[in-house]
Amino acid sequence: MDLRWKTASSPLPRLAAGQESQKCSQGESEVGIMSFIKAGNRKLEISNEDKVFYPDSGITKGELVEYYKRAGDMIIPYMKDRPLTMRRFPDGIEGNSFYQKNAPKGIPDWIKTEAVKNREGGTTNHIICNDVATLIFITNYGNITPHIWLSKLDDLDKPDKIIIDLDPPGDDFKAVRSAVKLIYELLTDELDLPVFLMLTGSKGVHVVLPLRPKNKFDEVRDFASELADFLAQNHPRELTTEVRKSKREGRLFLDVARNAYAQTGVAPYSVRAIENAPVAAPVNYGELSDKSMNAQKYNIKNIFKRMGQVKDPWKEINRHRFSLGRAREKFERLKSKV
DNA sequence: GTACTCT
DNA sequence: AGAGTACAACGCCTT
DNA sequence: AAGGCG
Ligand SMILES: [Mn+2]
Ligand SMILES: [Mn+2]
Repeated sequence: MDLRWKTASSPLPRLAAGQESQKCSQGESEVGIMSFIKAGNRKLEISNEDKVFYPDSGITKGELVEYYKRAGDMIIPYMKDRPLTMRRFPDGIEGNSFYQKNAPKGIPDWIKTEAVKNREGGTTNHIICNDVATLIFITNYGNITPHIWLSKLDDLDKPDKIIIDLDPPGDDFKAVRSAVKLIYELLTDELDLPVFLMLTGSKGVHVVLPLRPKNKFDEVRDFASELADFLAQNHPRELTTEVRKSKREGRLFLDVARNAYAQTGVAPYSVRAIENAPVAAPVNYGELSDKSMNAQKYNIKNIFKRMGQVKDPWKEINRHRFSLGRAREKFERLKSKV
């Protein structure tokens, strides 16, 4: 065996069954082993579809492409008009990886991009992933996990959601389950706010509050910080807002730092670079008490069965957007009650 | 993973 | 044609 | 200005 990388050992269905991989040429220059896949009205070139991206579970780059093709219609609405950051693993999850904000040089002109100001006055030319073809295109570049802004192109300074990121100290989901309960009960029972939950596909959960995009990031983050600090003060044994790892002392970290300009969150239904290819999965609160629940419960193999059984828990998220002002009022009222 | 340069 | 190299994020907080 | 952090 002298191959440059590992390929799937047993025969797997080719992409878009019936379309053979082939050595293809363009004029004089040969461009390697390519296959093709259809997305919308486009025919996309996929290199190395049999390259193994997940060594233990044997999942190939081609299988990621298939996943994003099949899940695309579910994912795209959550990515629409949001600047994209790619997390690329060109040689699979054990190889080098990097975040990439700027669109790569030489991409076709049907890929939507947008020059976006950064905080220091420079600009970043972000891909805007508004269709399945783009999602598959970036997968071919080795993107496993698309990350998206919390704001949209029409008002990049104003987020349309708050993300409270629950980062447990270890792999035990029990800490996450009880933290979600504490937070969920505060936000729903006490503050009467709509709350949406997502298993990250890694270790934790994102608690998401949908916002009308009327306030800038700093104001929104301040409110999120107050919520997190309030919770940590009331449950000092279980929760912390300490950024310093050494000060967390085994407690679950309530991270609100993602609520900032040009910061990102993992897109719903995006794939994680973890064996078995778990996906970020929106869930309903009641599901968290399932015995089998954990942050990696859903993956590229089993998520479609779930989709057939459970309506997308975030389907209505936009209809529930509320104003920061209302939330602040409710929170102040709660704090002033003893 | 791709673009580009050097042999 | 083939080999090798360069390149691919950033905001906020703390010290 | 640099480092930690996600
Ligand atoms: Mn997290
Ligand atoms: Mn490479």
